[in-house]
Amino acid sequence: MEVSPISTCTGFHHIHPRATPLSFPLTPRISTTSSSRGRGSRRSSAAAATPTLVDISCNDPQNGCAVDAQRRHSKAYLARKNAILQVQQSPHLDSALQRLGGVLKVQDLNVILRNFGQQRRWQDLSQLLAGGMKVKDGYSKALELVQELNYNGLQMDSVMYGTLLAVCASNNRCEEAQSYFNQMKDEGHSPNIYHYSSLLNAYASGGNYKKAEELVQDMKSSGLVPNKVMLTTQLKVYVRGRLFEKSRDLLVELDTLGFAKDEMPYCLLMDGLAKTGCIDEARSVFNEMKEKCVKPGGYSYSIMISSFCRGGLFEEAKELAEEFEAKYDKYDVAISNAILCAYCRAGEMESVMRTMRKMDELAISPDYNTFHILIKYFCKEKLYMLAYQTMEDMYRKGHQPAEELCSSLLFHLGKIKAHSEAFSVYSMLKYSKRTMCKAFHEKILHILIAGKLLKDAYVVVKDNAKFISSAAIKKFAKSFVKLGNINLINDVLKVIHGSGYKIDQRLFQMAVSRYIAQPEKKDLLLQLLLWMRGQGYVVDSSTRNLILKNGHLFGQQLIAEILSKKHMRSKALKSHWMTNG
DNA sequence: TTAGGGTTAG
Repeated sequence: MEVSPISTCTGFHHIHPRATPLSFPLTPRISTTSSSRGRGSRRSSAAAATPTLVDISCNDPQNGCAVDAQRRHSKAYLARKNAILQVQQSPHLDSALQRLGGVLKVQDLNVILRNFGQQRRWQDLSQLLAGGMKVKDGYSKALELVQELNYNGLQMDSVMYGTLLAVCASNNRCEEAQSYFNQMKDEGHSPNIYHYSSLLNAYASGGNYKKAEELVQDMKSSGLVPNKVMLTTQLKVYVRGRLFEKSRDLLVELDTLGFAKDEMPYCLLMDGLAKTGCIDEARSVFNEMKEKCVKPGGYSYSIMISSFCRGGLFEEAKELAEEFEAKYDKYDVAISNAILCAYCRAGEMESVMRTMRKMDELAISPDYNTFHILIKYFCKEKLYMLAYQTMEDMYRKGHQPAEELCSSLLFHLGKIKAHSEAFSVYSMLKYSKRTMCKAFHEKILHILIAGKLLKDAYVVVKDNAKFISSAAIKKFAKSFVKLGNINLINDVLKVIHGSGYKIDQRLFQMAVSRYIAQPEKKDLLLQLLLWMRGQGYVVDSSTRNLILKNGHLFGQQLIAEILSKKHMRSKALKSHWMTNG
């Protein structure tokens, strides 16, 4: 595998002093064997890459201007601004509203609604609207909303309903949208074209074309004429409902009305067709669009490239990616991902690296998909360390890698003896919010034992003993007692005993041998002997002889007493225990 | 101040 293209990117983000440099693992450390770096050094490089709050605030030349601007506003205005911020940031929205509702005007609530909608804080939004009610129960929630707003002396206005309907639609909350729409009408607001298209958009997610058609009729009879957005949204309804004949007819209608001059309606249809497996039909819509001199852009290419990738047509995907690159110069993260995916699937390493550099130059931040595509690709090319570095970068940027990806990478890292990197992947999954399959713990345990990372192995066993087979526990115990940190041997024995595993005489004898080899740890041996006896373990004769033979190392009297069942509570033993235990 | 489109997935 030729890896030099990656090395040429080394230190790219040091050359470009941008605010958010793309830190792909474009490093010269590429190797298919284990890196010699310890985990500590990786952490410090991560820390160096993350700017601190101090860095940011000290470099903010606009701070002063903001303060001046604030001074020019009235007190009431500032109070409202402040109230908006407080409501947005409050973890208890209903109480914040109760406290601040008197200050807020209708337009302020709109600001808050939009903000939550943009951030997809659906839970917050429904809490804001329903005073903490469950997200379900759309209709009663609408009633709660009225109560909540009335309580705060506020009433929904037409624009607010517009925002709210749009939020419902983009969150697939069809029932809620309908309910708010009705409520709005009940309150005497007549719906305008914005309300109708939002509700129509809400119907699209369920492909509910019957209701959609009724709504369009309803709108027409109220005297409104469907415009480009309305008809395009209706096309979306048909596409989502897989009514492709109706979709085509509507596209013709849009075209006749002069509403199909941009690629959007074509994109809707192509995407729907491709996702239903009709890739040939999608391709012909794409070509038809080009023939009609509709200017294609990132969306249509991204749909087609991704569809080809999904359908296994990697060469065609690659060709389309190249065509896009040759003809267009507008990139964003979605088209970049589609292009990356095409090159990855076609195995075009040079092009993958070129695309990564281009993203870097254009300051396009990689997102979850970018990382996912790249890690999968690097794994496929057996560039496991590069895949690992990419995953680390992904994690640092706040994305949680999927379990299957972690599992596969962890397995390969183990194979190439990158033990600590494998453990790092395990930890990323463990500390993310994702679920972890139970077998994962045992997998990493074997890798850690192979890499003699016994302290980490101990932590894994301690936290997950119930998910680990007794054979693996036994293997761990043997390795640890033989090679692990002597100060932890007793703890390890206690943990594996606690997990239901019986400590056999061989293991016990191994522990005793470790203590004999290091007589300064005699207290640990004494504690072990006491603990074992407390748990009902019997010292067999060979171990007993071994201890007695080396009794001078530990204090003959103590040893004799511990090994003697009759003097369990002797004075000497007690005082020893008090001072050293 | 309110409306429509694209990306992972052996």
